[in-house]
Amino acid sequence: MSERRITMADVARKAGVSSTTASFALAGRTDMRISDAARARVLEAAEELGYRPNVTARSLRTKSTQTIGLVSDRITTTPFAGDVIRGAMEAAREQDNLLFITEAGGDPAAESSLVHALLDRQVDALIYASMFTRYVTPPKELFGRRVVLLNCLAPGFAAPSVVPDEVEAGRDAARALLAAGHTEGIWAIGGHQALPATPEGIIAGNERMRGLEEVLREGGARLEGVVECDWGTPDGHREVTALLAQGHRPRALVCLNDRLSFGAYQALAEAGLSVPGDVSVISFDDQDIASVLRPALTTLRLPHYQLGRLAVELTLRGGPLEAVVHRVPMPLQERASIGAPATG
Amino acid sequence: MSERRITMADVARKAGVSSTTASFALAGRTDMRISDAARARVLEAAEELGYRPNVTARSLRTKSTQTIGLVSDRITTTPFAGDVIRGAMEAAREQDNLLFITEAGGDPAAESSLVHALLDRQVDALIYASMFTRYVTPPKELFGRRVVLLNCLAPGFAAPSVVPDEVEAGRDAARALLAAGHTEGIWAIGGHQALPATPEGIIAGNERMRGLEEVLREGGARLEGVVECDWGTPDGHREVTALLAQGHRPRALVCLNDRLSFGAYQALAEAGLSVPGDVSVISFDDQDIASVLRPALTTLRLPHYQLGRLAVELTLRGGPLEAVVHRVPMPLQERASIGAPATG
DNA sequence: CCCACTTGCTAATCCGATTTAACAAGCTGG
DNA sequence: CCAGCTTGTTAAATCGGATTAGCAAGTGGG
Repeated sequence: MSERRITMADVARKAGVSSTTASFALAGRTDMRISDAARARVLEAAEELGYRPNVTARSLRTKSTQTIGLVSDRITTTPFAGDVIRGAMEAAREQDNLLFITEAGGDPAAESSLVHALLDRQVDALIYASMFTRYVTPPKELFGRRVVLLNCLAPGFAAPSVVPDEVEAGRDAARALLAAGHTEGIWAIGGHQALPATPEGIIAGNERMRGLEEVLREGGARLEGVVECDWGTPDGHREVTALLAQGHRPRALVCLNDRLSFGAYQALAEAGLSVPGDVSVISFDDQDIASVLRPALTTLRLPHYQLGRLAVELTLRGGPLEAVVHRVPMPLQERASIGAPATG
Repeated sequence: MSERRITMADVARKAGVSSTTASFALAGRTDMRISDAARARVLEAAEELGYRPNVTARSLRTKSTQTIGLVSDRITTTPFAGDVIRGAMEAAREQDNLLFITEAGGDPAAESSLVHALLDRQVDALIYASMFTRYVTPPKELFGRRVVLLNCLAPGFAAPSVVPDEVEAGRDAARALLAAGHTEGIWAIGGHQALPATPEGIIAGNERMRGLEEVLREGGARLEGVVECDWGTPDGHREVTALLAQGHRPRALVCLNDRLSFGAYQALAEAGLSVPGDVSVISFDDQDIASVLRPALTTLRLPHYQLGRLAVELTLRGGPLEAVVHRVPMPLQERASIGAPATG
């Protein structure tokens, strides 16, 4: 890529020692005796020449490339990606590792091909990531390798998983509602996904609902109804419009994600209802839009950054990887969409 | 990372030839004579053993790692990232390359450190990316290397740049308005950034305005006013609210980005004005929100995917990189926010 | 004075490919 | 019949480090 790099041989020559000595001195190893003088000369020569080790060459011998490969289904189409990658990257960087990012678009052939491309480059570990929480069957090339599953679960595949703690998030949503005094007129929009048209609903939706119902029940409240639907903005708009048209008068809406909430906001505004004066709204995900809606949306945040970070940290911890499911908390972003129940 | 890989020596042994022959046969090279029989035996042995070349070892000799490093200021906080990375990654993949993704967070020290980490891994080329179009001063480590600037400009730094064609987008915005019959009551929200509080405005804002004003003028129309402000949703809301409060009655709003448009939508709705019945809105960027606003927002799309793709393609083209500015078109996403001018 | 130890350092090998140099066997033409 | 050319193949060097094995010089005890 450009002019010749300084090699360790150059450093050794300048310091007047053998490359063995240079290698040990530079590595700071003490299991071979080197005089302080020689060590100092090597370090100084390296400094002066601007020596940088060739990681590629090194890894040929050491079998460690200080490199991690991440394979995901999609890195776009979802706001998930950026933060996951950043978390992963920062964690990697803290231990002098770098990240290969790849995307297979859900195509198994592409997945295999990418895993191969990564293995050909001798990555130290692989992260298999999904952009929404779901069950996956990792490509066979991944078996027996050092793998962490990010935002997905693969029963029978011996690897740790890192996923958001959706059940607890559901509980927290219920707690937030109860704390504001809501016990009646609570509707869940996008809940239960018996026939999941929206794949996100399979795990996230069901677990959120589970936690929600559990704590509402314990708190002496209950859901007045559950609307099953897809998770897009238009779905939220359509379903809430329909709900109101049927004469229902919800006091609180638990929207299973922020896009649904945005649709709900639109429908409520069109019906002349105010948030949170007439209807409180609590949501999940904390996409960008949540903070700029008016009123700003109270929501349980998907811990993207933390997920990416933890996945990398696991691969970087020494020792074998245990097939444990790590659940990362989804913090409550308290904003302005929850109020006391409307009276009357 | 796991059990011993099959090496070329294994293949050669199984095929009963030297590793030299195996190497040439596998590389499909014809500049050394190999009998068809031997060639076939090597290929077959490789196939049977599931041989995969060790790219790390290869690159030690060939000096090419088939790897590209991308250094960006931020990959999060902006919807820009996902598509850029995807475009870059796909282009890389088409030529058997892989991408290192890194983020420096705008910190020069981190930038240098990351560039070093990439160079230590012998990347074939580097992409220096910004998440909004602006002038940059690349770290000195990048001088003399194979570099492409992505979404940024660095006068005096000998490298090609890939940026969106903002001026033409401004022109297209004007054309869209003119085509719908707008010649009066046109306001630009977020235009001109004399003292750019919003760094995005420095290039994108000014160029968009330039193209806009140019074509409006040619079309016999003109801007009734330009509102200077930051580029967030609250800014759009506040400024448009203020505009209306001052008694202005705009027929068309050119919002310099989608967040401003969203804020404008909120303000217009609060004032009881409909889009596009009372006021047409045209915007720039095409973030996710643009398509789910009601009515859906007509906007000029930032060609993130194409930018990423082109940057990688440039690095992968043989020969030296020329310091040319490549301007990628911003396609008009026609949706529902432009209508005929309100009469009266 | 000799042997055993320590100290400090280096020669040689290895990692897994690519590439250069060279060589054996067969064939051809004078 | 031999020099010279093809043809097919391989030994050896190379890339830039890490690692193993070993060696020379100095020290100390008996």
